[in-house]
Amino acid sequence: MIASEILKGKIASYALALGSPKRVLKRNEFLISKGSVERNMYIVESGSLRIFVRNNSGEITLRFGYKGSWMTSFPSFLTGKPSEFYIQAIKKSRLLVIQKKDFYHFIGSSPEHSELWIKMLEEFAVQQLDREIDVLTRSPLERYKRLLERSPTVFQEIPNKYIASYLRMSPETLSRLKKP
Amino acid sequence: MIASEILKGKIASYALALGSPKRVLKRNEFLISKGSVERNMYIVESGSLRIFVRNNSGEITLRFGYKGSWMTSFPSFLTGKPSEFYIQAIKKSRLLVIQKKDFYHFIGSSPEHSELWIKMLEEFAVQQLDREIDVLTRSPLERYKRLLERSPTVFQEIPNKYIASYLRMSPETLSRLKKP
DNA sequence: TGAAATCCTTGATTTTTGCCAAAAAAAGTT
DNA sequence: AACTTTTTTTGGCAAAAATCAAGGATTTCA
Repeated sequence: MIASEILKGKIASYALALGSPKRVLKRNEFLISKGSVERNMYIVESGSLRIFVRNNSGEITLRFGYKGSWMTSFPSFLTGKPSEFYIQAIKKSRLLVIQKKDFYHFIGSSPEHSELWIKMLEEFAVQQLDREIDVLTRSPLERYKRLLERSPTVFQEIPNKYIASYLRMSPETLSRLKKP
Repeated sequence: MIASEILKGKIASYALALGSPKRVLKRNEFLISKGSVERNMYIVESGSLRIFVRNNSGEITLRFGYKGSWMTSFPSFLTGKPSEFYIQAIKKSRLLVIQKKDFYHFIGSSPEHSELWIKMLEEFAVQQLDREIDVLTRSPLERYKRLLERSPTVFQEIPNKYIASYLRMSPETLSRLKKP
């Protein structure tokens, strides 16, 4: 039903058949840092990670990954330019590595596959617009409730301080919202 | 160079050849409201518009359109579900209408066209991630400066109160930022 | 072009949320 | 399991931005 899930399954099988490598990250280790070019996609087999950027005022959390998630510095992967994003393991994590050339070979290997990629990009666009609304929502309480409704799993997988950053509020504010 | 620009040009020619209709909106008139299904894409020929959603605390501005912009309730167009978005003319506007079936016919009519659509979706994804960072940036001043740098045109085309909403701040705050 | 409506600016006030600090709780490490 | 480190919670305070209100400036439209 969901293109990104179907594509993920197919790509994972394909990568396994090719003997694609795994990557294991220790807690706090970086998968990619600002300035390097992302040449892979990853599928999380275990553990959890976060994507963030640094700016003047600190860190901004953009996305989390845990078992089953796609993971990459998407703009860098797509454009070949250096990444603005950092990806860091929150806990020890194990990832399946899919190299860019393999990825595009797979996508280009049939109209069906390229159609799946289109669908996945369309889904991403829609999700991303939803995320924009989430982030623009005024009240911290509403932002919290939206996330709780949409991805309750996050609260089991990810420490609060990162969720707070993802919800653009301080950890203290999030902590207080969770009480009543 | 930029796929969305190339595709826009090609689609516009195609639509004109088909005799696609135009749509003229008066100031404040709605192109689409929440609940209706978007069956078209539009290219703005003149005027200006905004895309927004309503929530408990008021309106959230997601995007502007002016001469040359693509315009549609993207999630509704893609999924066929009712729109959450409103699109309203800020001033009298004239749009080229591209019907969904024509759009997909065009996209499917050659691998080159479908490749352009892929590129356009990829560009959208990257832009959208940039927009996410813009919105998450802590200080109103920085958000203002980022927009000023990235799309100075907006300030010539769009009333401040809408820009303020787009930058998630009150019109008063934006007004004060513009002084020093 | 002139009246009406809308929008922008400015100052005063209030609310919200961030920041700091310290204690409690949880998780990670050996 | 004990110890260390990290994270969460709680309270008090400060800063930032929203709201309210009113006057001035633009735009719109007949």
